[in-house]
Amino acid sequence: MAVTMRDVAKAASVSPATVSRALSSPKIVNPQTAEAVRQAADRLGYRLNRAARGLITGRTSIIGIIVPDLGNPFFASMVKGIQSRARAGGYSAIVSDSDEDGNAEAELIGELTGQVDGMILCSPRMSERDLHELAKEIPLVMVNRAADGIPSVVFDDEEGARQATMHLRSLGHRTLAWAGGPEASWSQGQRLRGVKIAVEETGLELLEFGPFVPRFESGIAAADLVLASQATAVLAYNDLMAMGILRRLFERGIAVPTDISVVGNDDLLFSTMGSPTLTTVALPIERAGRASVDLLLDLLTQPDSAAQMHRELPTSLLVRGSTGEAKEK
Amino acid sequence: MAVTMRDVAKAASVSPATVSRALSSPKIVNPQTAEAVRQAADRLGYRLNRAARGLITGRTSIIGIIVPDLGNPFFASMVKGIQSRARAGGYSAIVSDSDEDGNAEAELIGELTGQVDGMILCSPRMSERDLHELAKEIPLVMVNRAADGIPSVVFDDEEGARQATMHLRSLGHRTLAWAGGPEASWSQGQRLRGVKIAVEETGLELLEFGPFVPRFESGIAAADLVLASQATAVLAYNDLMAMGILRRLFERGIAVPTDISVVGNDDLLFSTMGSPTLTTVALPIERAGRASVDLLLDLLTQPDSAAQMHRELPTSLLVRGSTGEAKEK
DNA sequence: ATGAAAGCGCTAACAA
DNA sequence: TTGTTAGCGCTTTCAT
Repeated sequence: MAVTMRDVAKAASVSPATVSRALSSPKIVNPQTAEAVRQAADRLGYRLNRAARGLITGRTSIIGIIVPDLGNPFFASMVKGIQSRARAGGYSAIVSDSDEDGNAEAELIGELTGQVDGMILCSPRMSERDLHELAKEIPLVMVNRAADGIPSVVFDDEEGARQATMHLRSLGHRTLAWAGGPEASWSQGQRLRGVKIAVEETGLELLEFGPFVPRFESGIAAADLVLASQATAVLAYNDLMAMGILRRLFERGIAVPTDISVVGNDDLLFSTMGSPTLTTVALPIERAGRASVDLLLDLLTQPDSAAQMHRELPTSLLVRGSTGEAKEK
Repeated sequence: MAVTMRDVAKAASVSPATVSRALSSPKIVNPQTAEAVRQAADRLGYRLNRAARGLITGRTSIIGIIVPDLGNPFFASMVKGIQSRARAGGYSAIVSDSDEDGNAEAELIGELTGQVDGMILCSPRMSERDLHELAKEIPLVMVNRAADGIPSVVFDDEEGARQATMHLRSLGHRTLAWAGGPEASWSQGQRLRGVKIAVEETGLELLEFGPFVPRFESGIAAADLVLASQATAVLAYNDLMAMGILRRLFERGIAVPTDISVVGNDDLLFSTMGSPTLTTVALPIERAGRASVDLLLDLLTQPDSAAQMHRELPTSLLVRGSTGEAKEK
């Protein structure tokens, strides 16, 4: 079997209790004893058994992550951020993929309960009521969704969309199309609101299309709708859709940005890879992941202050090749 | 505190041991007792404490995953596959990102040891010697890398590359360029070998460029080298590089596939999004993830037969817009 | 500052 | 088929 604290204790001629203290709270033991213990542990190749510790402390040092789809680069980046920050804080991260299914989400949360100290829900699809129920059971942080009383990290989607809209206006566009994402998406609401604010402020005309499943294929469909309209520019809910729009425009022989301008959202890796490159609203995705861990760890130490725990991260417009001056129409 | 087996036992008027049996091996208890126990557990909202079970069984029901970079869609898909299969098998998955650093890999493995029943190493960067050492300590399965005596799941990279090469030949190409990935990459060796086999078989000429860090930016550099050569087609180590090549060719006004043909590898999501779409070798990435879990679970039950555990998954050429007939040069 | 002892929740012998 | 008992490896009172 593996080396236990008893073994280390014997080797260092101290009691198991002292080993425990020397290893987890070195300050409360004699420095020399601590050093001796540490050396003995090293020499024997001792490894703490977390399960045993967890049994008594009631903590697992594991956090759970639930994402709708790991295959989506947006969530993969988020998990990357979460994982790295969790590790830095002495936690491991268990990741679960709900396959975009709200019911599966609830199930996963159930399975994770008891196995983790807290959970991070990325863009959860479930109802707000269920969310509130769960938040009572187990420490919970959401990313990309806000709800009263549940700690969350969100992006300033509204401002990003507003800036994108102003950008188009400054290029002379007067009629804009919005290719929208799912109605249930919190960020869809925020982004559309940002667009509307700018539109009203400046007297632009806005044409709304959607809701769409936020995929590449939806962009293809959206493009035709936009083309049939008077819009000279289109704002897409996300980069995936924007890429689809770009592709369909290319197929139909429409030049971007000469004939029409396109703006995405998310700044996914490949938005810079196409031709033209995609003007988009960049989100600090990994950072959001890290921030969510910070919130969760705070929550674990002061479970009361959950209600005030909200972080909003800035977004920024990246102007690239897919937007240009408006064409007379 | 949470509901324990004692509570359930009391409620069902049986001993804790019976509760344990009724819940984990219902066959060995009286069906009626089992049912009674199950109901009591349900009623009280009982949840098994895995840490406590693990303490005595020596198993955690958790597997560890180590990937070089979660931000890379290739690995994200793999983790998705691993996670889903693990869950189906009653396991949770802890994921760790090494940030492409071989040393960090070793460290992560150390941290995970004791916390997981076994580990899956995705495209491990560490030396084969270290790998062999580790494989003695803890059940281990590799993906995208092969080594004697360590269970592994790999793709038939050689065949994929061979087919891609034959495809180019059938389009009349006579001089091919290879834009290579990292020397240390196992799959780089396999793919290049596949190309060489086809080249020798058919009397083509092969120009080798590289090694490159397998990124989009490297493709940009590679494109210029290829253009300066006699090659009418280029095979890239992976899709990321192929996309970079495509982009640079576009910038330099070279038409694809009219002037030059490009082939990638991996079939990442966005290889179908550009213009032209990318001809590439598709890999069943998620499936590889699932297969690796199968191997690992087998390994956990029969630790001896590790040496024979190898799976090779088929690759398939997907011809799309970036390859066409050779141009006279 | 350190040791002795108890016990976290569960499972596995062994008895009955 | 079921209960009793012991103990997994660790932390934490309570003494010393």
